[in-house]
Amino acid sequence: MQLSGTKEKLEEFVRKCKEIGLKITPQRLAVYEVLLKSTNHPTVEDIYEEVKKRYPYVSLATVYRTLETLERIGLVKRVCFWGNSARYDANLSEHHHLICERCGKIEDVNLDQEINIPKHFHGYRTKGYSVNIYGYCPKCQSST
Amino acid sequence: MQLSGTKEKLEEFVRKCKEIGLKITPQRLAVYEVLLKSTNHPTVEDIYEEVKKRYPYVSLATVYRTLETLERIGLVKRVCFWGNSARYDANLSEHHHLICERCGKIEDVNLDQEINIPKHFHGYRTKGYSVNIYGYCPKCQSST
DNA sequence: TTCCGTGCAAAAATTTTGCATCATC
DNA sequence: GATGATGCAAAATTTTTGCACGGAA
Repeated sequence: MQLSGTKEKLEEFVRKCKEIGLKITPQRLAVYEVLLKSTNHPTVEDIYEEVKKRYPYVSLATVYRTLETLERIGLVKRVCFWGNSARYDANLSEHHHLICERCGKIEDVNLDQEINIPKHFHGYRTKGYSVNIYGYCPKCQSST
Repeated sequence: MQLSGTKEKLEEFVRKCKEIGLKITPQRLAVYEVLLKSTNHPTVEDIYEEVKKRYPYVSLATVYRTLETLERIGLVKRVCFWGNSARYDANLSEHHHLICERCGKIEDVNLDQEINIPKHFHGYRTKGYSVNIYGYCPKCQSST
């Protein structure tokens, strides 16, 4: 259950772009839509391949630039757990990650337990936290 | 306070290498020593520069290969929070990270609170977890 | 002496940038 | 029409690999 669906998120995207003075281009919409639909923290290459299905002439550089823009305006997050390439996530609600140490598969999870982080901690002004749980996914457990 | 000092860690390294049949080379020792001394999760390039001070002819490729080896035998961990390059950590005790979202500074921290993760969770066999706390470091708070 | 590990250089993979053209506003 | 975004290609950065030589066991 989500607080808002894809349609609402896209409307928010359009509103935010207008507010800041960014143009709404098909490529930007496509990149954001791909991220909204995906649940597996895709790499830039993954997103590029997916966007290309609809816009065959899209450039990888545009995908990079668009993701940078989306991150800057706070609609997606860059995450990096495993491997050499950046991954992106449009799920902004506070959530946690279950990571397979063997194959790199990442799943979003919720925890019923919470940690209380002071607003000021070791001199830092804190904004949030996320828990990474490491282990082996079902597939990697069997294929020893 | 650590469970064992640098000397003990190096002895463990030597023991582990002999056990597996890996040769103990000056380069391997140097890379591991650099990581043991550092507290700031250095990049491969950082480690390379540090090792080069003692072994000017060391190759970057060797540093990459050594880090891979050290990770494989479980003496260091590859971490990846920010930016495009991998970082390494020789601190294997369960600990957490305080990350500056602006400059990428990472600090190790301990938390007095704990989270209980079941051994089996969403089909995964879990091995441990780590908490990433995001915010702004002291320096980045002032330089707005 | 036997291999494994290293250095070097080339290749591969990932990300960024410059610039002319195009499309949104 | 103005300006910002895109596509293409080149460059920069990061990581991996092949191969001959040298050094640890």
